[in-house]
Amino acid sequence: MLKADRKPPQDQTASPPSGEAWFGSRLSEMQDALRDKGVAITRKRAKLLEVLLSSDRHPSAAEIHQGVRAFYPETSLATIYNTLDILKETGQVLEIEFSASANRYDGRIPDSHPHLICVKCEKVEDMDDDPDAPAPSDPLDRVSQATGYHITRLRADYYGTCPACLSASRAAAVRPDASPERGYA
Amino acid sequence: MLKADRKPPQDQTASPPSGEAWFGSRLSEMQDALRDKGVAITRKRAKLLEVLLSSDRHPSAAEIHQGVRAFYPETSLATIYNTLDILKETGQVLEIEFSASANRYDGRIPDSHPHLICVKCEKVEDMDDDPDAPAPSDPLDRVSQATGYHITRLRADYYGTCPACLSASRAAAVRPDASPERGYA
DNA sequence: CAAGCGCATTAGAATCATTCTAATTTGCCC
DNA sequence: GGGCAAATTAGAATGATTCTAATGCGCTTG
Repeated sequence: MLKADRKPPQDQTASPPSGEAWFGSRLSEMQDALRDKGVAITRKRAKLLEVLLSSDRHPSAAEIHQGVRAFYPETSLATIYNTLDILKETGQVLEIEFSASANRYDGRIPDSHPHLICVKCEKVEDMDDDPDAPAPSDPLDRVSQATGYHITRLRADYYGTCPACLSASRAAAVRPDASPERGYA
Repeated sequence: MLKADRKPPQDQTASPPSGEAWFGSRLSEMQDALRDKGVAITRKRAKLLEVLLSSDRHPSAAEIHQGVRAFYPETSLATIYNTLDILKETGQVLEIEFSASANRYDGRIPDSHPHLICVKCEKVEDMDDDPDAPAPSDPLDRVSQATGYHITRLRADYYGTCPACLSASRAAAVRPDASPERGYA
């Protein structure tokens, strides 16, 4: 997977870059990942990747859908979700979950990284965490000062497999049958 | 709001404590908050608070519903959501959002704090972040070592109001009419 | 005690993102 | 040019959450 020397798109400019260096390399990475998975890169899927990378909005599935439809009006939402699933499986897109509105997707920087989320306009931005800044001890204050946001909440949750489920699945590997697993993956 | 000297319930023991010191004080805090809001503390609501605090599972609305129903079988889910909303508004409960399954609620420690989330069994635990541990530089590794989880993802997102919305609402305060706000709050 | 008021509660309908299903299309290999 | 598998589709299904309209309940006031 080779994280390479990614230079994130931390520009505040409007949108469609398409020409920048990172764009092309990120695009190939995603395409390679799809190929490695053995799935076809159809025109619609290619366009989806393009739309995903062209937006700095962390678009929702519906927004991606619209973007693809501008070129292929016959495209169904199911195709969008379907392709996003594959990208998730291959670690090529980061899904930012919300329960009260649509999930958002980050294809530019697919690894874990912090975001700034405006609770009013629903903007989602990437955050450069600069740990060497002046730094008031409260992280909410620190980030507020650094960003100009009025930060009221930090969500910092670690996702993984708990010790119990780890041993359960190790056991299941040997004796493949009943196992105490349910969801979330 | 006076965060006081809260001693979080970081015991691994099964569940219903009810007797511990923090339990009573947390309960009063919540009740006071409801009273201050001017809403009645009915028997069902009182039971809801109790159920919420008695569980170290970070229960979902449905789980709380079941717990309350054990005592008041006529209780409707709407009442649970309704009361949780009030608690959210008063900052007395932390809502942990998921899009693929039910939201979970933390009434024991309602301020922002990190969690460990098992993607298999959907367990949600509070995490003591010990920043002085041996500390491999990658936070995923660090937390994996410290907890025994196999951590694959960190979600670290800051919620607040962006500069644009801040000035928009300041303007709206003076001239109360059109304003570019939508959701997420 | 009766009337009236307002919040609390209810059952069920509505919403909305997401997933599923079954049928159809597409592209490719032989 | 037939056949096969994967891709795509429209629409139905799901499931958590929210809304709605009606009813209940507890209180105050006369």
